[in-house]
Amino acid sequence: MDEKSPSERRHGRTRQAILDAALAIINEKGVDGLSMRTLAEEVDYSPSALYNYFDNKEEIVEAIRAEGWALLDAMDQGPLQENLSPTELLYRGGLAYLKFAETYPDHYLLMMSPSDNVPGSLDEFMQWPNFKELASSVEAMVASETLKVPAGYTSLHLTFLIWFVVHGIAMLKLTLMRDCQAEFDEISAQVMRAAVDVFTADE
Amino acid sequence: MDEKSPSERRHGRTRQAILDAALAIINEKGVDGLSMRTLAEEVDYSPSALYNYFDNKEEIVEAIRAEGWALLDAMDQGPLQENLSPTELLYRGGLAYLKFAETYPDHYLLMMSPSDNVPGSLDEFMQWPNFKELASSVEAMVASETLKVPAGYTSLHLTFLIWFVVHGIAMLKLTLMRDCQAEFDEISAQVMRAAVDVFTADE
DNA sequence: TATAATATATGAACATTGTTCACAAATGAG
DNA sequence: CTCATTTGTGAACAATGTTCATATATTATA
Repeated sequence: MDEKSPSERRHGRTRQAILDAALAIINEKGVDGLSMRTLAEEVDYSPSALYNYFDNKEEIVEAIRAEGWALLDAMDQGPLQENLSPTELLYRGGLAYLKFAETYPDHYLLMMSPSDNVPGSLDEFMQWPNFKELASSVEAMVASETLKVPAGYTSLHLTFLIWFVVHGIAMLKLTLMRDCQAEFDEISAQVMRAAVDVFTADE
Repeated sequence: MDEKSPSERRHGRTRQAILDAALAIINEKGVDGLSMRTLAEEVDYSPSALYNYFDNKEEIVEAIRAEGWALLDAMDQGPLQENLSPTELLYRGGLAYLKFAETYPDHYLLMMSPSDNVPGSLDEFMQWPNFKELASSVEAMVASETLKVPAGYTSLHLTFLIWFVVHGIAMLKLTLMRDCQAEFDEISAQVMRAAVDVFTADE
């Protein structure tokens, strides 16, 4: 099926090497600090050689963006303790999401930037693995009545609400609150707890 | 006090003309599409002349960012009908915030981008007029018991929660959901309603 | 193995970028 | 009128993304 010739494997490897170097530069000097010339030097190529692996600079950035979504999809939830209240489970899920944004800030900012690879419809977006996972998780909690959804609304609304809150926190942490992340972590964790409390059925 | 000489007034006017032209370009071609040369041509100056009004390009962008915060501060809430339920009031406040992001998308994205003019501490941020206004508004609602805050938390937590939700929606609308804003507006409005319902005291 | 084809890499070149600087013209004050 | 300051210009510099002719490997074919 997916047999690859040696040359294809080499091609793939240098391609990945270019991406890794690009991410390192972005990580150090921001997306705008990424230059084809310094990137080429980093991977011991001439600038023009890079164009054998990517059509242009934007495609390199786009590849890193895609890498970010893959990383989020493969995110390790850590040791999932069974004996946790649904409240605690939801809370930790949110923290894990925030941890991702903290661990891969450049990836996250790229993922959440205006680009050409954006879903063309809401339905299309709701097919993305990352969202489906969250949605089914919330749905299960609602079905088992560990999570209560306000009358007149669906578990989908709750899914979006959770995402809105956590995404809002993540973005602020990486942008406006960039210079006071520690303080902000504290208050946002408390806010998340409060929100989770309100939407859990046990009281 | 703030008497200005004619030359100072002229200086200020061309400065503003430059900013207006810069915003128009940004509005059309994005922040990265802003070039000192095309900007200069737009305002009928030579590129080097711009440096009599701004130290560099970044300062122009920074000025537009500041303009955005001022615009948000001066945002017209529209005809504030008295005979509205607190639920409805809160909901419409959120809608107004989203409307701002929709009306000034470039301003909003700039305001919420990593920059050097970011608050150095959470306390400093909480002094910003925009936040204080929201905070005192929420506080008043809590005091009059039209808004209920979960046990163990403060009205400050509720303020942040509201902001997180609305900011999360606004950012998604301008980035990931850029190509399906209409659909996204619908679901996010419903989610806002649901959230407001949960936190209002009347049931 | 010899030959043709393709993949890989380079350096020179181009247009465009932000910015600086020497210099000229206009404006303002004494 | 004179001198200093403000305002504006054009040439120049270094750095950017990208292209292209060209050269060298690598691979496939006969």
